[in-house]
This record gives sequence, C-alpha cells and structure tokens, in this order.
Amino acid sequence: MDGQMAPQILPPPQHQRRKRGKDASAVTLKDVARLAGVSAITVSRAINQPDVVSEETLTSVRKAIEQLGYVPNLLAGGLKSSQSRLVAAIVPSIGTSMFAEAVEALTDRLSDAGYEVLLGLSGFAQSREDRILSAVLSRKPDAIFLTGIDHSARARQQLLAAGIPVVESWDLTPNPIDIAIGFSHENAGRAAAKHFLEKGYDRIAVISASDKRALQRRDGFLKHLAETGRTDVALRLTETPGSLERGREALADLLNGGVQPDSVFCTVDPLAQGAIIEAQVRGLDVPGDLAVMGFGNFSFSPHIHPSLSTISFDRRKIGELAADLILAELGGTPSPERVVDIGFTLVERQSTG
Amino acid sequence: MDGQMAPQILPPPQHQRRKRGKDASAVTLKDVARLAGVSAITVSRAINQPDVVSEETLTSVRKAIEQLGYVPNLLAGGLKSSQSRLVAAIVPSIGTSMFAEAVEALTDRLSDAGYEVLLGLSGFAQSREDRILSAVLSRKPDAIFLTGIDHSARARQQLLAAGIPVVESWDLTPNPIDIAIGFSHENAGRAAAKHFLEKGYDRIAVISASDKRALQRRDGFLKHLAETGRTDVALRLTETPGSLERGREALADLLNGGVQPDSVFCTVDPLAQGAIIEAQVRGLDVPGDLAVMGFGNFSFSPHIHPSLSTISFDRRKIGELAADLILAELGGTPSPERVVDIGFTLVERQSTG
DNA sequence: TTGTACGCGTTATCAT
DNA sequence: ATGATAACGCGTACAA
Repeated sequence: MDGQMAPQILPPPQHQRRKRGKDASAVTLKDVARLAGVSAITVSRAINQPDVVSEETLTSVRKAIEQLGYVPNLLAGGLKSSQSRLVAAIVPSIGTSMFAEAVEALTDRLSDAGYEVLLGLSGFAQSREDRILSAVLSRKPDAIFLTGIDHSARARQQLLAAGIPVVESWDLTPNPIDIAIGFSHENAGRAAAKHFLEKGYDRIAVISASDKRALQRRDGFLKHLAETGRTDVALRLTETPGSLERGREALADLLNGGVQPDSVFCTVDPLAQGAIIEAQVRGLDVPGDLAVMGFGNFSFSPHIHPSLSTISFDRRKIGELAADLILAELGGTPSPERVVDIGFTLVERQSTG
Repeated sequence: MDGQMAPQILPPPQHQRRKRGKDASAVTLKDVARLAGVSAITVSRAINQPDVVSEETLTSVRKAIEQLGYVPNLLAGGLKSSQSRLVAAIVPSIGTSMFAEAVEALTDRLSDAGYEVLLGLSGFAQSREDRILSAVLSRKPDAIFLTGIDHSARARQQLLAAGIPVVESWDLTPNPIDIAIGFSHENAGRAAAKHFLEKGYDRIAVISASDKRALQRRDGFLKHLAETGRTDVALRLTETPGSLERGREALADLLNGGVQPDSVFCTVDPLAQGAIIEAQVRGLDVPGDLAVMGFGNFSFSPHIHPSLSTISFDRRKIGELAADLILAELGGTPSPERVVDIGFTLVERQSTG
C-alpha cells in the first residue's frame, strides 16, 4: 500500500524572480541608515551596542530595520572582525545516535552563545576527513570539533595553522592538537575482560567492528585476558559500522565454526544486539548459555535487551564539555586542562521482565 | 566501574600564541601571489578557473599555495560573489534517526557538490525556529532546508526576502514557500485505519505524540474510522518526542482504565515499541491479543519486533531529493515540480523467529 | 551621541 | 593569459 496523493505539479512561484549571483535581499546597512535618517555606522551600533545609541535614534533605526526586513550580513562583519561565530563539527556520521547526540549537545549549547555549527560528515575514511577539513577551514570557523585523535599530518598542520581552538573527541591522547575529550577505549575493553573473568566465564569470544576505536577496545580486552594467561579467545571482525545483521552473522559464524563460547564481548552495541538475536534463534539462553557484553549503550532501553550488559558513556556530555571548553577559549579564559577523561561505566543487566 | 585514567592536566600548548581578533593564518591571496611572482587575481583564477591559466604559472602558484599552506577565505569570496556555498538545514533534533538521516543524506550530497551544511536545531517549539532562522540567514546561505510547513508569518517573510531556494520537508502543502518534499500524514493515518478495518479489528485504540504531524496522523486515522461509523476509539496523548517509556505508560494507562483494545495505532515507532513491551510484560500476545501498528520504521530490524507493523517512509530520500532540487535551482535549472510526494509504505509483519 | 575614512580578502569588470 | 581597479557590507579607529 502506497501513499495516495500523486506527485503534484505546480507552477514556479514568486521565487522565480530571484536572480542568481545577485541577491534579492539587497537590503544593507546603508538602506536602513537612509530610511532612518542616520549614518550606516549608527545602525551598526544600534544593533551591536544599543547602549551607546540614544533612545530616539534607536527606535527609528529599529523601525527601519523592521520595515525593510533587514538581515545583517555576518559574512561582511566576519571579514572585518575575523570572527565568523561559526564552529565546525566533523564527525563520521550522524545517522546513528553515536555522534549525533554529541553534535546535538554541542549545537544546542553553542547556539545559546550565538554560535552556529557547520556540519561536516567525514565517513569513516581519513581521506575524506582531509577533504572536509579543508572545505570547512575555508569558512574560517572560530573553533573546530573533531572525532578521534588520528588525523593526517596535513590535517594537523592545517589545524595548527588555523590558530583556533581544536577539540578532538571520543578518545584520549597525551599529545592533543589542542584539547581532547574522551576516554580510554583500551581500558573499556579491559574492563569488559575483567568483568568476564570475575564472572568466571571460561570460553570467551570477541566480535569487533574494525574501526580504530573498536579495535582498541578489542585489544584492551585481549590484552587483559592475555595478562591473566588467557589466549584462547575466538575472534570475529566485522566491517564498520557494526550492525545488528553483522552481529548475527558473526555469532553464527562462530557457532558454525565449532566454537561454543559461554560469553562474548561485542565492541559495539548493535553487534551485541545481533548476537543476542542469533543466540535466541538458536534456542540459547542469554545470559545463561551465552553472556553478551556490548558497548555504547545504544540499546535504548533495558526492556528490549534485559540481558545485555554494556559499557556505556555519556555521548551528550562530550558535546556539552566541548562547547564549554570552546566557549572558554573564545572567551579568553582557556581551561588549563587540555585532556579531559569523561570515563565510562559498566552496566550489568540481569535478565528481568 | 569507571574509567581509570584520571583527568590529566597539561600546560597550554602552542595554541597559546593565538591572538583573539587577529587570525594567525594571515596567509592571503596576496602572499601566495607574491611568492609565485604573479598578481592576486591570477592566483584566484588558478584556484577557481584553472583552465584559464597557463600550465607554467599554474604549477608555480600551486607550489606557493602548498608552501604557505594557504587556505582560501570563503567569507571574503562570498562577500563579493554573494554566494556563500552554504546550505542551512533547520530540523527539530538530530538525536533520533528521524531527521538525522535526512540531514546526513542532504549533507553528503551537497558536500560532493562543494556546499557545506549549516546545522540549526529548532527543538519542537516554533519560537525557537524563528530565532535560529534569523541567525542562520545572517550567514547568507545559498539555500535552506526546513522541517515542516508551519512557519511564523515573520519566518515566511524572511525566507521570501532572502530570495533563495527554500525546501520545506516532511509534509505537503498546496502553498509551499518554494518547494515542499514530504507526504500526507493524514493519509498515513488513514492507511493505518484502513488496514485495521481490513484485519477486522474491533476494539481500536490510538496512542499519539502531540507534535503537529503526529496529530495529523492521528486525525487521519480517526477520520477514516469515523467515516465508517467507528467513533468508539480510545485515545491517549503523550508528549513529543514519543519514547518507549511514554508508550509503555500510555498502554498501561489504557489497560488500567478498563479499555481492552485488540489493536492500537501508535503515531510514532518508539511509542509502539513501548506498547509492545508493556503488552508482553502483561502476558499479552502480540499481535494475537493486541496488534500494534507504528510509524516511521525506527525499529531497526524486524528481528527485534517481529510483530510490529509500521508505516514507513524513506528518510534519506527526503534529504537526497532536497539536495538534488536545491542543486538544480542553484544550477539555474529549477524543477517545475514544487511539491514532491515521496509517499509511504505500510509494512506488515507477522510474528516470526 | 554621531559621523568619516579606511580596510578586511576576495572576485567582477574592464583592460592589456 | 594576465593584470589593475573597484567593490561586496560591515566594523575599527579616529574625529567631531
């Protein structure tokens, strides 16, 4: 069954009269000034420093602005003051809530402070990040929010040259370009391993996506096990982004391959959800027959997967902190902390109703 | 269990030397021109119209650009050419995949064409949309992507005055400001009602969020039922955004209130998911005892809710179409279609494994 | 409190 | 193929 209303065809509306290259809204400070009977600079002041202007002219200027529907041109203002009031955010994707929530928090907070966010989607390939970065820097943002701490030499150079606050997020590093906000993915993996050992799990498996941070979590997990003498860990890699389907496949592959794990660590939640489904389909009890640990707290409710334990972190907080730090830098009161660890939490869930 | 690595404190890095108000990256066209031994305009052409410049100077210019790490200032260029190569996207939120996927598709496609996306988050309040809109228009975007077709008189006026392509999305209207892409929410609701009637459901209930489009779906649903003589429909409203928790509560409220529906239409998927969980908790079989119809195709896999039927539409397609239409307008070949119905699909799922 | 002169970095226009 | 000049719309610096 499809939508009814067939595609309508309407004649081009008034927007017809728009000329390319020549903006219709040719209303400038001058026009307002003329109408208000003052000079352009007075109008500028009426907008930016109302206190300095007399009540009288203020009202007449405001009237003129209203009348003409004047919209200030921040391009021009920014050109002069070299402040674009733009903050660029470059993330791999906003299709999943992973980065979207951080960007949302960032945007919300910056918006309140009079900044707009320029969105760059880099995918998961570094080459694309470089392209986007160049494009974005041409906009002369006042600050920039990046995902991850791995950037090409060229990118680092450009960022340094831009001379603006740079926030690298989602990960930690002793050598941030400027500021880093995140947590240790290796330690997150270790925490999962530690938990499994405490639970006494014996036949341990890992299903991991293959982006850098997922691999860090995997490595932390494996390292911790190795340090306790456990090296017999079955491993399956999937492509990034990890999805429910890929999680199902990976677990099926493990089970079909003769591996009979009693526990599996999935380096991202959608994989874990898929694994749980595959387990259920095969009649395995979760977590009785197979314990599943995920990462990222994507399962939006414990009710959906009451048996999925997960390592969770506050995605919104990354955006909020980033905004706060950026505003502090731009406000001239830089924070002494250049590396902020927001930590993570291991959430254990038992099967409930 | 928390992240280990304690918040580190490092001394402010080189970024210290950045002076506010005075950009460190003072590399301009002139600098490049000087180094390359040509005039500024030649450098500009080497960048924007390489065909017009001789191979020889082209290479020397490129070398100079590389050497100085020159980044063009699109603010200045835009000021002169009155083309910002910026497209603004104003959506209520990107925290859920609802609008995020459309924005992602839009951004992807525009990015390939050399446009950047300015992100505005309006929340679900109209007052905020106005604020954001003004802020965004100051950036002189070349086009704008909006959510919904309800905008304040002031907003419409500003948009018209801007003289740029305006895409209103998610809904249809005979009188778009410029272009509209969406589908009929009323018809979507009607489709759900029709389906319920065909299935022979008898005791019908509705759980709806209270944003405008959710209410349109509810109204379409109720109208269709009313037209067939059915007016005994139990109704519960929740706040927007509809969430799993609110869906649970609403169904619980219905059941506790003595209503025993055999079918419920939820105007957005998270509500439907919550309803299913509440039903399961109470030992009701879905869809045997209670059929649930959702909207939006958020349940990311049929495996999670094999019994959830839903009305689905292509969120990415909205963004893609918007990008295509915007690029066509900007390219001087406007589409004659000003209202594009992307339709919806009713997906029926039976309980499976 | 208000105004004038100038410049921000780039591109359009018109030459050469 | 390349260059000189002006101008985009606004804010800074200084003056009145």
